[in-house]
Amino acid sequence: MDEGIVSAVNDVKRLTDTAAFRLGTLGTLIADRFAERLAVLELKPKHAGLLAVLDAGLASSQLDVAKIMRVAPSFVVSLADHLEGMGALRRVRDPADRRRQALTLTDKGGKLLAEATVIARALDAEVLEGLTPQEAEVLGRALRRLAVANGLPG
Amino acid sequence: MDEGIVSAVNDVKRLTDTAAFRLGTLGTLIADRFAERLAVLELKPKHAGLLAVLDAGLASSQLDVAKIMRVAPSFVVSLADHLEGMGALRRVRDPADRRRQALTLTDKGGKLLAEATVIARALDAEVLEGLTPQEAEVLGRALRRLAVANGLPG
DNA sequence: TATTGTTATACTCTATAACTATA
DNA sequence: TATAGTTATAGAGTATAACAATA
Repeated sequence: MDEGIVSAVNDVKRLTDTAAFRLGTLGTLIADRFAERLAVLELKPKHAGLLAVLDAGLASSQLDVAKIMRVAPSFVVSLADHLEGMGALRRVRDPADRRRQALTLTDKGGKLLAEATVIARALDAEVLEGLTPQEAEVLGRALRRLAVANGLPG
Repeated sequence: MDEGIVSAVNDVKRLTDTAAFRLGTLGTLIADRFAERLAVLELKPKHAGLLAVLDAGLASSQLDVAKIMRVAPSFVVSLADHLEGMGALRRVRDPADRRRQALTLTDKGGKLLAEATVIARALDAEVLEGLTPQEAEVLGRALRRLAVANGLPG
């Protein structure tokens, strides 16, 4: 009976042991570090995310981008304004429907995305340092599955 | 030579494939969902985090809590104000150093933490649904290691 | 003089609502 | 009238700076 109690207690995850809590705290921590380093490129994480969406060809109209990124359309406007100001993307009116702006990556935008990716990979190396290569791989796969299962771009 | 190129290309993770980017996006997504559900308890995730810190005995003075939670001391004041108002914790002046407030969990605070934990575990079940039990376990271990390695409470 | 907690204030990120141009 | 994008405004979450009490 004591064993039963002990193992029952051990089964019960404390709040801080749940994936929900840990993904939240860890996500914030890593995102903050990523944001700091991205600053040298004059980008915020969401700018980099938008560049990645365009590069992957997942969307071109601002409304589609907003849906994929799960942010408000008005926020896409300010992200695109900033990137357009840097020469990282162009807004091209769709001749067939002149309400639509097609966002297209420029060479500069492609280079910025590549640099942001280098930064993210360097951060990965530091963050994942304590894991074995196998663990890192399983983690990577699990995160991708979670992303897809939860409606984020894979 | 082609093989070399192919494998080199396959080695290169796109931005959205990095752990840094995915932990950030996934963390935000899960944290938002957790926050929504926690609202029935009139708590925000940081309130739950503070309860967990007290429950684990990791800190009692507000300054120590701030350090552990990596938030500004002034923010701990408002978190503690809210929790004290709900009867979830008490502020007790340290007689040995009357500048210090020892934050102590009440029964109500313990119950709230337990309820928050139930919510987090339910969310885990949904979020981890697509993973095999083994993957979920490895993910849990990896996340704990990452948390510890990056200075968060284990 | 240094430290703990508090208050006052301000900043960042992002959403909602109102508006314009086009359909 | 409905939709894509934009502008104006507002709110949540959190930090910084100034301050009070105590050491």
